[in-house]
Amino acid sequence: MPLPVSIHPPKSACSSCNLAELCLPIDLSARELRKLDELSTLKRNFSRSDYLYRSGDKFRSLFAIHSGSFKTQILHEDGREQVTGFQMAGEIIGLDAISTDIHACEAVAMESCVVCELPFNKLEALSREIPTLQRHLYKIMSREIVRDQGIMLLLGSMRAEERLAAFLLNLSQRYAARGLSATQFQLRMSRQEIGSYLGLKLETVSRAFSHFQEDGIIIVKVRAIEIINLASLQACLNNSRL
Amino acid sequence: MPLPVSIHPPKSACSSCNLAELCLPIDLSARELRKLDELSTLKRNFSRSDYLYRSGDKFRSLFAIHSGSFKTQILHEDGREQVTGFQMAGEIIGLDAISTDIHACEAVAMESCVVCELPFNKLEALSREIPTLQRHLYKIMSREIVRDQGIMLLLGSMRAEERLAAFLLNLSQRYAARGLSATQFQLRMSRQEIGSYLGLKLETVSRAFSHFQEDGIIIVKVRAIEIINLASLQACLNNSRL
DNA sequence: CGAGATTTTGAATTGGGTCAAGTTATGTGG
DNA sequence: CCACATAACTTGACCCAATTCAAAATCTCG
Repeated sequence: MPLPVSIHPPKSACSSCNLAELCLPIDLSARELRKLDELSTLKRNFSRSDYLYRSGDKFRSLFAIHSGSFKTQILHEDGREQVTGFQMAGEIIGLDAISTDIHACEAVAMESCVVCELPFNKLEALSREIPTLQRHLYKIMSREIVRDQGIMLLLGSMRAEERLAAFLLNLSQRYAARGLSATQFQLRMSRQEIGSYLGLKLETVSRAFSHFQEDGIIIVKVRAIEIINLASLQACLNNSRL
Repeated sequence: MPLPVSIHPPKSACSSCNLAELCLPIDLSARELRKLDELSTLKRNFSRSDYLYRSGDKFRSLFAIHSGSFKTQILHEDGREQVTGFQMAGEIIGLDAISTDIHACEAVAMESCVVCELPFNKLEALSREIPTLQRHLYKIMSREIVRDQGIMLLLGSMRAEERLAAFLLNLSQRYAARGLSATQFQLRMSRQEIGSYLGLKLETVSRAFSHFQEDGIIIVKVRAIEIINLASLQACLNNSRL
């Protein structure tokens, strides 16, 4: 399995707040869980194209996406922009800002979202009390590094259709991990955004979708995707020259 | 300044062990410094093309590069490989493995190297005692995320010569941060390795070098680089279409 | 319903890849 | 230290995947 299709932890209920990625895979006592809950007091709502934060903003908190999804992107001064990721419910966003205390990228809501704010200094303090939480924070950051390196592999050495296959398989797995269908879903992002993420022009993305459809691998109705043949997508990823 | 040219901490002596990136920018008491030193007992030597670790290896330690330089790369099952970074003295390597306790990529020495091994469980424990160390570890990981996202921007939206300009400027800054010349240095990596890192073929890298030389921006004698006009390199990076 | 945004598709163009040949380094053993 | 073998690099010619430009079709939502 190639790296770009990263594995996400299975989702489940987590105390009162949905800190799936943050607190789910770790075992905490009732008391520890309560403390973690107390930490994330603030819940905020966002509408499509609202900013969660912008490049240059002062860093104070990480954010746990409770529902909805975001894109993160970095802006080059000459106007070019690069989408660096699409984040969905249960994922933690804002890790890039720890480095300099200033957000390096911006996060934009792709639909209505609810977000838990996690003040980083409180999270740090708590992670000193709870070793498993500390370890888990390191793991989350490390996973982000692995994920980004997977995208480097994708951008650096895959052809257009392989990139799109990797993208669709990644989405498929992430929906499945959330108890949703692995084969039918609605894209939350435009062709342009997919293209930016995959290092392609929107026309190329559109053509690749059409080509997969002609081959009977998927059915595309604009943003509605149905994957007919997961194995073919996998094969497309693995057989570079074909 | 575009992201791919990341800023590194200035180097300086650090207690007995050269943990520049790890311990330099933070203030520690003598006692704390001693503890940090005790942690990194093991120093190991590597020759060119030795592996520091391989993909799949069990994760136990991070490594602080004391001298020399490494490349990290990930392997795709079909044989393709992607260089994900070039690390030099004072940098910490192995962060990707924290995520799964297994190394996701491999690290290969590009010359003779000396490396300090930092057992991660000890580092974790110590970081609970020393809040500034904990914060610093988070920062190091976050910086890696920012760096990787800068490379995503490079791979996703720059043309060949811009990529090479970004690469040369990044090296230049890093050498300068180590007290070496910002304009004259020896490349430690082959055209093939540069190409893999930049998502280009080695011939394209070679042509881009030649082109910069024809334009009087640099002088290349195989691995020996002299930057004649730093500003032109910067300009090449900033003016996308030119 | 209609205006603007998004998507699809076609045709022409091109930047970088591929293949190939020649050149320059590097390293090894005699 | 030199000669040779091998690896690394450069350059040219041709090719192709993806981009660009353009137009039409479709979707979205006020």
